[in-house]
Amino acid sequence: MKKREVQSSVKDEKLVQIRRDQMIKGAVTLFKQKGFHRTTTREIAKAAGFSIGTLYEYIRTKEDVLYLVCDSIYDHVKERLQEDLEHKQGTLESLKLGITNFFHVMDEMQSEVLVMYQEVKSLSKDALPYVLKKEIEMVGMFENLLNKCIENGELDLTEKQVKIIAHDIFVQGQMWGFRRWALRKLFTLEEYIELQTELLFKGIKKYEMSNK
Amino acid sequence: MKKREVQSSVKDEKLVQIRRDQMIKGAVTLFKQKGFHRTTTREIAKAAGFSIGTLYEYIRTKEDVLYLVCDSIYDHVKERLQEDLEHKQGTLESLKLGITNFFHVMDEMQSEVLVMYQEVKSLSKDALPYVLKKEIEMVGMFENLLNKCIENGELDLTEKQVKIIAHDIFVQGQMWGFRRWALRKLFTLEEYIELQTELLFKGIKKYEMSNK
Amino acid sequence: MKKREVQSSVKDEKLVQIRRDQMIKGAVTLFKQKGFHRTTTREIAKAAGFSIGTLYEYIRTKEDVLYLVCDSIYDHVKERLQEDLEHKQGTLESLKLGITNFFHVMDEMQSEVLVMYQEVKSLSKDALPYVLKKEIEMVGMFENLLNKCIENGELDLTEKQVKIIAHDIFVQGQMWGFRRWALRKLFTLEEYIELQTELLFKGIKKYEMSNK
Amino acid sequence: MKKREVQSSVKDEKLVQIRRDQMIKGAVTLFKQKGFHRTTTREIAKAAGFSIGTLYEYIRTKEDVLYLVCDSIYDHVKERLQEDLEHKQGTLESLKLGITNFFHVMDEMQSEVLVMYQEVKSLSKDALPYVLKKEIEMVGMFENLLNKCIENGELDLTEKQVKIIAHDIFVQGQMWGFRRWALRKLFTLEEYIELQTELLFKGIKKYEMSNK
DNA sequence: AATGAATGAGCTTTCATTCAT
DNA sequence: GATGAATGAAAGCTCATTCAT
Repeated sequence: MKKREVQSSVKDEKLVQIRRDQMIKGAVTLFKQKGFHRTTTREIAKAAGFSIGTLYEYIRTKEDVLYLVCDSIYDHVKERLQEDLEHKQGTLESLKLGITNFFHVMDEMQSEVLVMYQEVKSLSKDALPYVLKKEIEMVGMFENLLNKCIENGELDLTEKQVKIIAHDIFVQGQMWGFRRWALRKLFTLEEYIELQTELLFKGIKKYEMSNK
Repeated sequence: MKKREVQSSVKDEKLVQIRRDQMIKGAVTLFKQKGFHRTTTREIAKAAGFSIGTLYEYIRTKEDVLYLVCDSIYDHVKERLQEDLEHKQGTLESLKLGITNFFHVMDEMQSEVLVMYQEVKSLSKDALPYVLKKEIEMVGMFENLLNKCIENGELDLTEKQVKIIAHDIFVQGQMWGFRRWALRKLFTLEEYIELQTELLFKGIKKYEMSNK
Repeated sequence: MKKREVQSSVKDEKLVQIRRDQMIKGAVTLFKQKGFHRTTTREIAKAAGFSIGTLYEYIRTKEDVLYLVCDSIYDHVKERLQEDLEHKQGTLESLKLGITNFFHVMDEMQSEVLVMYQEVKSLSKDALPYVLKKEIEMVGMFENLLNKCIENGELDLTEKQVKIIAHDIFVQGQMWGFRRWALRKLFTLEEYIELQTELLFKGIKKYEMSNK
Repeated sequence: MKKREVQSSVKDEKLVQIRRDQMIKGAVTLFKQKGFHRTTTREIAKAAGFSIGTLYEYIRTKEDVLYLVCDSIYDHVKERLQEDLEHKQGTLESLKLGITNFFHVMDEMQSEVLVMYQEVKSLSKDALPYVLKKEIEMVGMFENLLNKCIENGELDLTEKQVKIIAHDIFVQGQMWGFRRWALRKLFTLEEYIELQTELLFKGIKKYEMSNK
């Protein structure tokens, strides 16, 4: 999918990248504290370390900042996940590793993800589908892991089962970030991962047996 | 937990209730369409059928409206759930019924729930804990169902397992409302319920067996 | 032609009229001094005697103020003209009276007219035709006076001649307002009127004679 | 009258001339479309074919561009007129030729002239008198033509009559450019010239006769 | 001489809230 | 108790101008 371009009046691509990184970093901090709507463009500029005029040299509307933030978060999450998932695919071990990694990423990027989920709907009709597509891609990564296990004979699941389990994993990961105010009181991250995977694997293996 | 009071300059309690109901009804419709921040108090007043001056006779700040809306949504959801859960508790059937009902409620109240989750963070430090408490109560309802089954000898789960399963059910329900843009393409509500409960029950029963 | 409506959030028509009159009065003064573009909405509000918020209760955009100003100027000019033109039409006297009155009005409303001519093109595609129509109506008033004289046998002009003479009169009137920086040094208003009408009447009568 | 200087930090006079010509050409196009105020300096620079930094090497303020544009338009008009008026002065023919030429120039340069008249007031107190002087010079050209005819015995007019007729001719010329939205529907340029000169000459000759 | 990134004052417009009627 | 006109702080965004390269 082609990157959705955000217009900039500055030509130097390198500089655009630098400034936008500053902008995103500042914006995420602010959005975490007060949300997108309560954050002003002036505050974003200040947090990024430049003037309001300069901010608008690199974006066209405030919403562009939100899009850039969402886009950057997805890219980071995806990158972090792909790092770990390249080796030994097709085993239940690799599946568990994938889940563990994902939950860790969600823990680390908790507030970024929180920001994204609470502000996504403020994106315009233009930017929204692009962001949703990215999410589907991420769910797709878990589908891949599951399908590899099926090909490898380690699991036996219907297509729909694969789909729903991938969604469940994804949502459980987000849940750790989203609902940490409740979950942190009950479990450590390690406990959470252990309990969720145990529950999942028992559910999965049971399928496997019952389909034999 | 004592209801968090929202100040009103009108004394007649009955009238306050009537006006607030009008207000909430109008506000929910608007929040669904454009979110809390993009909805103006004037619009809320108009949708409620009275003037902006009157609106402010029944609340003190715009945020009060949000609180009232969230509160009312929770009450509705809870009420709908309790309707169905009063009978034949302690059986796996009743648990499945509880889940099924919850998922249906989430389907029906999808946009209300969406509104709530995306706007909760706009609540003041004052109102937030009250709303979160309500959510814990709802998760607690699933814990209850599970514990009844354990007392009844139908399940054998640790306390932590109960907690996490209750959360999972709750989040899977929300997920149907939240991520319906993705899920609707893959499953009908009935399929979704069937797949999720099947997966859950296999996971649970396995526990049961392995603990024997 | 139906009045082009300018939206107001205030319902009380009487009040709208009062506030808009204040607004127009203030705006004309400012536009005279600095033109439309260099005048800020805050200045307009202040000159009108109310707050910026109140200003925007009675208009929707800054351009609305310009439209209101133009509209009001035309109405005043037209009203002033019609006052005098009701009696003894069809004589050369009445024509001369009409011209004299028009030139006097242009003298009195000099700066208003100047404002209008320099800012009209800032009107949106929406408002412009409405204003131009008003101008054509005013030229039409001189065509009427001329045609009445023709019907009365006092003049003998072709249709095209009537058109161009009406335009000439109109433009000569404006010219007194427009170019007063140059004309005032050369003539008094009375002299100007005398010279222009003398020149015109000789031109007209000559036609009359040559067509006989 | 000494040219009003516009400061430039570039020393090379030749280059200054080149760059300013590019600038004026671009600016006129833009001013025609959107007026002086709605045109940005960036757009002017771009239309001129160089950067915003370079633009400011050749002017000091945006207003300088307007001045340069007005100045250039006047020069063009004047030049075009003088071309034609050098020969056979002092006859009514030459007067008619002068008028005809002027009206043609006004037709050709219609939008430039329109720009000038609508934006002149945006000139600073400093530049304005200089531009107005130019206009007086142009009116003066018609005074000259008339006076030549008087010297030649072809006309017999008072000084004031000469002045007002020169103004009338000038304004009628502008009117063709200014009010072309109305006039074009009624007359071709040739018709317009014919009607106006016929009317004028009859008025003038009548004077002539009546003064005998 | 040419460039264009940076600046920030200043613009138009919105909207939660108040208060006289 | 109901109304809605008035308020003004504050928002998003623009653009003439500067200056280091």
